[in-house]
Amino acid sequence: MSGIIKILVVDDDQDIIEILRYNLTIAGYNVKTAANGREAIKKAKLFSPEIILLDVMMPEMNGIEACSKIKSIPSLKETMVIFLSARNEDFTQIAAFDAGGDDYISKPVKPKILLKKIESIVKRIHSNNNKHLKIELDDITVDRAEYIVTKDKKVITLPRKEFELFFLLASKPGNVYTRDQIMSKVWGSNIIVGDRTIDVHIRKLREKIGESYFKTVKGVGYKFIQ
Amino acid sequence: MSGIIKILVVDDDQDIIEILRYNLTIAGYNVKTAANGREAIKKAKLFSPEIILLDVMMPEMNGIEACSKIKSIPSLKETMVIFLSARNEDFTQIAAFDAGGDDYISKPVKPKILLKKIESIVKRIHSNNNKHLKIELDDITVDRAEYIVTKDKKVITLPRKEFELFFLLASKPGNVYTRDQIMSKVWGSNIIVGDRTIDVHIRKLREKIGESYFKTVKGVGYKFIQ
DNA sequence: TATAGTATTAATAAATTGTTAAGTAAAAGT
DNA sequence: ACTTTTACTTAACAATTTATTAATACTATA
Repeated sequence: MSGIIKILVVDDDQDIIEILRYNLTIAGYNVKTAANGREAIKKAKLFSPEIILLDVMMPEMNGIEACSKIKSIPSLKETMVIFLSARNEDFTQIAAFDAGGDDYISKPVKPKILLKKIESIVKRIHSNNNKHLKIELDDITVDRAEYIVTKDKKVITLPRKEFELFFLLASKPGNVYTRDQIMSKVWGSNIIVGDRTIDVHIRKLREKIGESYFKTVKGVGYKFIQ
Repeated sequence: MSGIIKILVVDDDQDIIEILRYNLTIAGYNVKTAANGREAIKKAKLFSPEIILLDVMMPEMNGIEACSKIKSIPSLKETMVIFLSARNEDFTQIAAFDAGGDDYISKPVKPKILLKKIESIVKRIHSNNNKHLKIELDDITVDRAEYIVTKDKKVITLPRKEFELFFLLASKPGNVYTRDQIMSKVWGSNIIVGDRTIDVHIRKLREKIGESYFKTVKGVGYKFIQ
């Protein structure tokens, strides 16, 4: 992936499309648009955008559904989906993240905020590609390039699943990840494993990293805390 | 929409029908079946299922065509259609999504995967609630992402039901929520629990957050006040 | 004060997670 | 290719936490 970043803007409101198109084009992005979820999927397949801005409320097919479908298409798995939604709409941010959404902007969209978000996502994409994505916390670092975790300067190696799980949790300290989210991000949405698999992996992380870092939120999921 | 989820299974292969019927019935769903697209449309109209499992390859009328027709019937617009097909080729999936399909499972269908998918769709159907992520008041914040309540900068963790109840009340300070509203938003419309359950949860919130924040409106419900 | 609605508590049920050990599957060595 | 090692998953059951009920006491108000 290189060259100009491609962004697909999906909204049923033509005015919003134009505002976004204008701002993004000015900022140097390659912009295409779609008016509903179904069209979005079709165009996404052809256009292979790095980023999709996806309105939640649309006729034909809503954004949550569209996102689920997009994320289930192998060639678009790496595409970053940013949801756009008015605050008091029926669909939830939770649902958005469960569907595989990567970020969320509430309407009205302020160009500055949008561009900043896009920029940070572009950065994320680039660093992902360079395999230099690294999480650095006070005493712990997680280095995806080397598949290595260090704690107090000491190296801890983790097997793949444990690493992915830890990486996910550590990527947003404090944030609760539901079992569903963990399942779909670490194992993938089409793989079915037993109920206790996540627990066992958490257990191993607790063993290797330390009990206190992993908090169970019963009935919800797990979070990493510093 | 409430009560037992209805699923229409459509396949020309009687063996597959029986396997699916068996698994879905065991799992507690209300299952009806049809052997081809035409029959599917007829039965869908009468049965109004929440979910339709639709084989792609069938005599009389194939699944793609049937799906298009089903989605064009107003009363069935919200129905989730999951395609079943032996073919895993891309064009089939494209056609399936173009026809308004909501998901896709390739044959042979593994019961576990099927049930998991159904479950997640049911969850999606049920979760059309309005939940933002964070409520910030003068001295109290409720953060759904972290599943945490803070009061005067001190963290209070609440079990799920208590959290959901508090989140609901705090989302509109001063607003009275009736017991019915609380019941359906926190517990769900098809769950039946005793009369005192809400009281007990309110009690626990009063204990943990403070008596003064929760006002009983006799004969009506409760409200959160700052 | 009668009463309908609400509070409180403790006991019990239900749901969820934790743990261990053992069985598979995958990867690495030889 | 064969063996060894490591990773992953499952199953059984223990432990814990949360949710609900049941019994009883309270309270505002008609």
